[in-house]
Amino acid sequence: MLITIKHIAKMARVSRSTVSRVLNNSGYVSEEARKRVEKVIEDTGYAPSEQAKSLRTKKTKVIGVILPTIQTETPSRIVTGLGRELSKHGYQILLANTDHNIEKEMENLDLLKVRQVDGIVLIATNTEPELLKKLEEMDIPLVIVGQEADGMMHVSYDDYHAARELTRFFMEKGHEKIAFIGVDETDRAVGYLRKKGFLDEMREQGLPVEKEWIQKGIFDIESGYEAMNRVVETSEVRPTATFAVTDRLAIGAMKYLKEQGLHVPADMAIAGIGASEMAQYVDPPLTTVDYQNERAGEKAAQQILAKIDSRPFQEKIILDYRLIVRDSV
Amino acid sequence: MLITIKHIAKMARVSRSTVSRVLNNSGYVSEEARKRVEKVIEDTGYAPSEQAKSLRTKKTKVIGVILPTIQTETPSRIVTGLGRELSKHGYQILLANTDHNIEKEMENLDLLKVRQVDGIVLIATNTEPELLKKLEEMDIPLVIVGQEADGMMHVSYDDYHAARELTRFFMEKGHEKIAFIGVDETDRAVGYLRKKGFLDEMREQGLPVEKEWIQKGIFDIESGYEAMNRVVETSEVRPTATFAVTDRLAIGAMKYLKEQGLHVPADMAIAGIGASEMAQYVDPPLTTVDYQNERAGEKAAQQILAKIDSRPFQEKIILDYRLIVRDSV
DNA sequence: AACCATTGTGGTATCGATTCCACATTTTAG
DNA sequence: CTAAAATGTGGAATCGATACCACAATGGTT
Repeated sequence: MLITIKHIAKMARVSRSTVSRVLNNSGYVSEEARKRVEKVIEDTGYAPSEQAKSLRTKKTKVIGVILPTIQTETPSRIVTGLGRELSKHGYQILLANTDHNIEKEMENLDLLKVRQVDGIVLIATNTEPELLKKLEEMDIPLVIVGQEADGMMHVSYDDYHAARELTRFFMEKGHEKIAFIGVDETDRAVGYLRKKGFLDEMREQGLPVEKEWIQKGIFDIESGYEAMNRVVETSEVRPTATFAVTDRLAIGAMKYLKEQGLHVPADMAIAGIGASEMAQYVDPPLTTVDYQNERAGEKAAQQILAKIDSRPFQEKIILDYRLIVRDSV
Repeated sequence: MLITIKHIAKMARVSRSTVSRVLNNSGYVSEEARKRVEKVIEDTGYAPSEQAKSLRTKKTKVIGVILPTIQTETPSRIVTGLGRELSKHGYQILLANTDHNIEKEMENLDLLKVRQVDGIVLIATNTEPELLKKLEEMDIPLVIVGQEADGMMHVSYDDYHAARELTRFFMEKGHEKIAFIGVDETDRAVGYLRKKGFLDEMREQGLPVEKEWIQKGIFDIESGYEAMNRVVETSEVRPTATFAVTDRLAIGAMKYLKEQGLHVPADMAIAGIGASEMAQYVDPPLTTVDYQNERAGEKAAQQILAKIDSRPFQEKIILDYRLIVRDSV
């Protein structure tokens, strides 16, 4: 049987009100009464029910986190950062996995709403109008991580400039024919902005980009393999370098090259984005861009807590990136 | 402003009781009243507060998940499996990250208890008596994943036989001098049982094991590197193969060998356990053992739901493993 | 026609906390 | 010495749902 505030009150020979005051350090309580209550709480190991508390106070101390998958490094790092910061302030995480499925994303929003979470962190892959509309309608503090979204609080990365810098790095290494393996542009950050950064930099430097050099995959290693296959098979002139928008795509591409007896970086230079752990241990080690995902999680937590507590917060945070040069370029 | 059952009742010109009956499909409700209530619910988009509901019913439909980290593949796969199965039944996951810290593990148990989660899944690394004692005292359905634990419901892997089989596989490939990189034996599954499997198999085949061939690391790549360094530096006779208890340790070991100009598998064969994604893409691809972590998560979910609903369940489930042979041995 | 089972509905207590208010007592100020 | 302020405490309402119970209306059976 669960111990409730009622039992504590009876055992300490005070009213529930007094116990509550002790618990919350509010109002007046005599030293004597406080001692007695504290003793009983100590003895019984009583802890007030969060259920009941939040029904009354309208605060659950729970933050809902919606993510596309927990199996890749970016989201799990973000969640680690989030969790660390949130737990410092007594908040817990309610996890909702969408499995890359936009329908589930919407459903999960509703589920979190009926749970009356104090805030929602959306680790986003897409910014479809339908979703944005729904987000705006929710009157729960919300922060988006990984995508920019006008009118909504977000913590994101400087995908555009990171892509430009990486492209420029290829050029500095003497490459002029550069292929690109991207993802669908519905993912604005990864699909659209990284591609735009690449194309803008190429154009600005006056380097042509053949149609066959631009390939698209999804977020897994296999599709990087296939994309590189298409680059090599369909190009009239084979590029000397390939920019992959994620490390996983890059690693898949490398696998294909290795199977074809092509050498990295001699026959084809390669770089990715994400600074995945794996990138250090493939052969050769992969040049990539680090995005400080854990910090993004921490920032997101800080922002949403500020919003919840009506403290000042920044509508928009764009984190810095860092190029990690290894042997693949 | 939140819409409550009271508003629905008023709008449908019935009592809260009747709305509740419609909501839960219980008791008698006239067709007419039901229609009206449903219409109002539809129009308003009302959804009953889980808070209030669970205060009354003592069921939260939330399962707490305690894990050492979310950044390695084993736990994230397990959580994926858990989440998939739980969401099918309307349950959600409250995440508690211990960051490999046993103190936090205990704290988290308390936090979950106060939240009155319906069950707890513990993705375990250790089975310290202090922890076990606490677990037994909790009167919340609980299942442990990844470790065997007498008297407690668990879903685990056949670490002992997996280790024996892997050891035997080295022998079949002609190896007789086999080194071992393990972890601390407080982790019974990974530290103790895998080591015991290795040693038993070696002994049974009459193969000697030098003291220097047995090294210990922690759960990261770096420590695999260092352990292999010690194997190579301190052994009088260098072994021809190394059994690492995790893929990450194996990958670290391979990195060291590569730096030393030693060839895998010619100079040193290597295998790990875990079937991490990375294992496929290192050079050479790593021989490993697959443990079906997602299935473990699903099983754990099924078991705990059975226990919550007082349906029959298995106290103990030991999942099968599968050797994945690649080029590193 | 009287009786009982079935159907339908609303009132009220309850879950476990917080919070407001009334009231009593003590302390301080003028 | 009295009025006002500060201190201390318990009672009762409330949060948003569920669930039990009483009661009314209907219908079917002797």
